[in-house]
Amino acid sequence: MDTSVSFNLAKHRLDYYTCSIGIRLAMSESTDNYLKAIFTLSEQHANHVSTTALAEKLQTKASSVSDMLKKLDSRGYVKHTRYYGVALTAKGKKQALQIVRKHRLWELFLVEKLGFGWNEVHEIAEQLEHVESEALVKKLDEFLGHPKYDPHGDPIPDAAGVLPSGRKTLSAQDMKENETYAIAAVTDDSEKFLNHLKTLKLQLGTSITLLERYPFDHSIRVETNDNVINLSQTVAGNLILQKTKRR
Amino acid sequence: MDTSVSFNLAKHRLDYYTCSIGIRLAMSESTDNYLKAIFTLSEQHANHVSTTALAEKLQTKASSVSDMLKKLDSRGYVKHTRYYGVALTAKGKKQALQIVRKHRLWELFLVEKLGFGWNEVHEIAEQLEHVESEALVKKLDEFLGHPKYDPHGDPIPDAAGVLPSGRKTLSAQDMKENETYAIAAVTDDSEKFLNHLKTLKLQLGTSITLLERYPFDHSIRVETNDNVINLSQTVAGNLILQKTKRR
DNA sequence: GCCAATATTTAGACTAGTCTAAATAAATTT
DNA sequence: AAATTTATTTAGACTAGTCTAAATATTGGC
Repeated sequence: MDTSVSFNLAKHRLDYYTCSIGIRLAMSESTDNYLKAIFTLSEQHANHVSTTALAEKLQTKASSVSDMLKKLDSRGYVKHTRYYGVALTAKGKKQALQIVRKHRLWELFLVEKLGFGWNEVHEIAEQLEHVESEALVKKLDEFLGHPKYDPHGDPIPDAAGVLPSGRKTLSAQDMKENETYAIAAVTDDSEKFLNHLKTLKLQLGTSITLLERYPFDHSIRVETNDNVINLSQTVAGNLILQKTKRR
Repeated sequence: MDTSVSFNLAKHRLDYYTCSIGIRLAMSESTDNYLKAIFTLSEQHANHVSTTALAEKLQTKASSVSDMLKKLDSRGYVKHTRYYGVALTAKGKKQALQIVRKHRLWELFLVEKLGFGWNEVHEIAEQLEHVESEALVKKLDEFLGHPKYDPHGDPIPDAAGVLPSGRKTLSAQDMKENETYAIAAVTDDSEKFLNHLKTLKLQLGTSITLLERYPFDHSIRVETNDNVINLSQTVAGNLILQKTKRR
């Protein structure tokens, strides 16, 4: 599995290797998961991520996270400042983007080729993303036609780790009354949330028009193709929207 | 990954669960690899498999194998007789067949859908086979059209672990002079061997006719579509052939 | 600015899987 | 049949990753 074992004495050379031709040798599934979690949390929130937030995200204990951050720091993937938080280094970010790339490619494969629902694929992709083969990722990407967005509307980094240059998206609190938007992505891709969207008859691409805001609980009232519904702050907050061109 | 951790006190119930609806909870990648190795070795050779043979196959030390066999025995996957050898139980065989099924389905996917050469896919499938999702295997099988043989000609067990009922195949030592056979499968699917076949211009389905046997080194002389070549005992021994219908 | 609550880190223990080296059993030679 | 070689197992140690419990740092209320 992890071929690094027999090369411990030459770790810096391995890392050089990693950087120059992109073969991953010394990373485990666990470290990959940490990097990915740090990446997504620092996208959503502040630049630095707290130990507790990571523990929550990774379903583990803060003490384990603390241990691991020390290790990742010593290997140069993150910068960890004690009692403050953690951020990815350039090297760590590159690695994280590769994992995100694999995850999103697999999700798209599962939905588009194998016929899974967008709410069923997260866990499976979570496993598939750890398969290590540059060639596989390349072929999969080709097979899918070099896609730019996954089934949840999230952008897929290219082989160099570059995200597709922007669709202009906005979050629900930036909607204007009586304007129409398409759901472009979601920020929570848990099965629970996606199932809830399904019961609301909302999916990627669904058009919604803002009718009214309720300051009391920050919920909103919107019109969809079918009907008029209220969205709680939680639901609305997890939607990423795109202004629909008027016609 | 392995959800068994929190249920240690109810292991027998887990096992019951495993048997009744086929969800695998308590197995790791490593134990899976052992079961698969025991399975393939006992197919090829005798019923019981030696510690050293396993160590060789799994690229590990005999002492590690010895430890693991004790564990697998205590969990009911194998019957291990000290200083003698190991054999799969019904439960272990069922499990092994599921892994073989996944391995071969993925290999076929890689060759047929992603365009890999049959000599490139073994290592990648080795990783993909450990992804745990009943649903995934089912969908993949459908996507590939419920195939019966993988790119190396090896039979793919069905969801119940049943191998497709027999093509009549034979090994090279059973060939008759001046009769023609098609290569139906290979017993060694290492990259080295498959590359060698490629240089000999042999692949799955290639027709060969036995011209002569050389008792000295047990090599043989055969005619293919293109030309006449000699095959060493090693090469010939790894071919599985099927009598070609005369026309 | 002190105290309590909360967040984070350390210390020490555990598991799965592996390894080396030593002990023991089986097979083979003589 | 005894001696030697080979195969296998045991004992004890190691690693990665995790955990609990205790120690330490930070933060916010007053």
